[in-house]
Amino acid sequence: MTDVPARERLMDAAVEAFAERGFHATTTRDISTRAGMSPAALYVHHASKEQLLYEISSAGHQNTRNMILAAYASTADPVDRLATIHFEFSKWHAVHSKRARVVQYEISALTPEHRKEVAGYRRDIERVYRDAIAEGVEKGVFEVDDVPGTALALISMAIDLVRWYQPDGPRTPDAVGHLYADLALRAVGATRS
Amino acid sequence: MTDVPARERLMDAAVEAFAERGFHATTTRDISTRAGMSPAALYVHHASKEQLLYEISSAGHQNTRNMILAAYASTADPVDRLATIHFEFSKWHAVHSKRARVVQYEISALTPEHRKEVAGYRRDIERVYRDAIAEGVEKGVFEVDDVPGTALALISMAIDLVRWYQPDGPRTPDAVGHLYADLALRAVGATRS
DNA sequence: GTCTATATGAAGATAGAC
DNA sequence: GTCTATCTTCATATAGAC
Repeated sequence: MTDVPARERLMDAAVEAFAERGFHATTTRDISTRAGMSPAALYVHHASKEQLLYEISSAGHQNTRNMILAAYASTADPVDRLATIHFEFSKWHAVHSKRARVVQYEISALTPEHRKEVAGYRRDIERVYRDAIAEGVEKGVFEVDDVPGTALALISMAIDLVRWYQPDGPRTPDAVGHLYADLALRAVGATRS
Repeated sequence: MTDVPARERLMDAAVEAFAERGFHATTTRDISTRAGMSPAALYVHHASKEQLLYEISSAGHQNTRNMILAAYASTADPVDRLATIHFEFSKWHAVHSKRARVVQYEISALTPEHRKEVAGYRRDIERVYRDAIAEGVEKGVFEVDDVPGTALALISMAIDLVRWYQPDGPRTPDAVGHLYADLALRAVGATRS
């Protein structure tokens, strides 16, 4: 039935545990037990607890960065572009709310080198938002005073989903994505076409 | 010079430490050392590390709840009301970004009883936002499809400030408050008066 | 690659002197 | 109310058998 390799089972177990209790409150015993293994088995597949976090964090950051870069490239219309970016980014945080919680909230537990790497991905994401908004302003379809500040506010809205979104709650990830995309267009004063 | 009681010095030190490293990564030695005391001194003034967190969390939650209840009561105009609520709430998270980080992100480290208490304060805050938006819709000055969802999105925007706001960054707390209040009015489709 | 057993270190909290 | 010293527990990670 379950043919998932031990290495992945451990990563999934770590996501669950880190999301529920946080990195520092999670024990390696908890992770290995959730994966159905002894405490020692973890170290056959992952060098350390931090390494496990890094793998989760790095993959998640690359995922989201690539996703919104693709959203950016998918259209040249500023309204469609911002809506698509924010729809995808918000929806991802709803669909993967547990994983995203680890990705977004456990950065300080990474080693300085690993933290530096993910900081780069985060800068990319912020730049995509800023560019998408700035272009709409330039083309006269958005009206925004503080472009970087508005970009951060939109990113905040999506990221903070991981703090409260419940898969069994009243909103589907799609519904959240559409609501948030609409809020983004309102936030930039988009002229409807 | 410094006439701050030991009890408060420890609370301030705990805020700093919890904000920088998180509750679980913070040691009681770290807290007492920051307050200029021995590890044992902490327990003269606070029953446990969790109790210290609870005192910080409870006070912060009551603070913000009372603040936005006052903002709600300060005017009956829906536009002014939502703008004031969101200005105050956002500004608070910028001014007290360290303390707010502890208040917002360490809830899961509280005991179930303490967590239950602060959950009540949080419900109050969400209700104020929902009511403020719903009234604007009823009076025909706001246009919102999903009132609770929009309320959560605005709260998210403000709370997420604690993840990135830097006191020495380009924006003053007042500037953030004004920007966010403006974004809130746009988000609800407010008709300018 | 999995296990049992354990080395090693550090954390929360307390004892008891001053 | 502060200190030094320490108890006790538990965590990460490793050793070595199978």
